[in-house]
Amino acid sequence: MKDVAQICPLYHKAIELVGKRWTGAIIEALMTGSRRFGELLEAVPGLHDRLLSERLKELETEGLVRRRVHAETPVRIQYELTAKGRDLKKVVAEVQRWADRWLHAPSGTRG
Amino acid sequence: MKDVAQICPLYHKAIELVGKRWTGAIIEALMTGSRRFGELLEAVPGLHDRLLSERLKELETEGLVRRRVHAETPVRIQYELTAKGRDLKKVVAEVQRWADRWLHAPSGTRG
DNA sequence: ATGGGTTACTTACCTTCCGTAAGGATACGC
DNA sequence: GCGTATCCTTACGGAAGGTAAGTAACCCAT
Repeated sequence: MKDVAQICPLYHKAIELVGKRWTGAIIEALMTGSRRFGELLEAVPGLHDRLLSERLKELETEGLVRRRVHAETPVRIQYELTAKGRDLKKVVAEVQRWADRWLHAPSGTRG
Repeated sequence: MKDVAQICPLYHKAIELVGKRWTGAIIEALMTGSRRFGELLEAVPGLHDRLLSERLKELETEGLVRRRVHAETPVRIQYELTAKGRDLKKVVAEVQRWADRWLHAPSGTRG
């Protein structure tokens, strides 16, 4: 049983966190500024309120998202990225670049 | 109902693809060169054979991974990234950089 | 004061995905 | 043919996700 280099556990945790279902989309939607609950639902097609609520709580726990309550009527709640969340900007940008290159025209996958 | 900009569907597909459970880890393990089935199992702690098999098939279908059979004894099967897969190098690198910055010491999440 | 509108969740239920263990396919050495 | 090695496949219970309905707080209109 020869030793094989194991992948970096920090990388693994990061990609599972950001790549968890809907999470990457929510982060991109917040990348341009703070958003309300309903706005996030509109920004991410297919995402439903139950999962959005669940994901926002996870992101808050992980310290990527901050929740701000404005005591107006009706109550307005804004979600925004923390510094930790905003620092994913380059990750998001590289994923976007890859997507534009390889997912737009479904061809040229040999190599 | 005011219009909210929807996130890019290509980005969404990309992040859900790469971020799907175990997939990001498998891709990183293949980033340094071709690997055998058993080597991948060793490289990614917690990953079991059923899921590895499932993910490799998906990655082949998506054109990110190529499967090569060597008719030796016992049969040797090598998995390697295609050009499409290798082009995720910068994505992996940025995730790694973020992970090193923010997940190593669990502090400083305000902002 | 009661009924309805708006926003942000929460609960409930069922289906799909994942984790774990066991079994199968192929090929060789004895 | 029996054991060993590698690469999957099948089976099944439990966790996660999809969908719809319900709750809570607040205001306004009737």
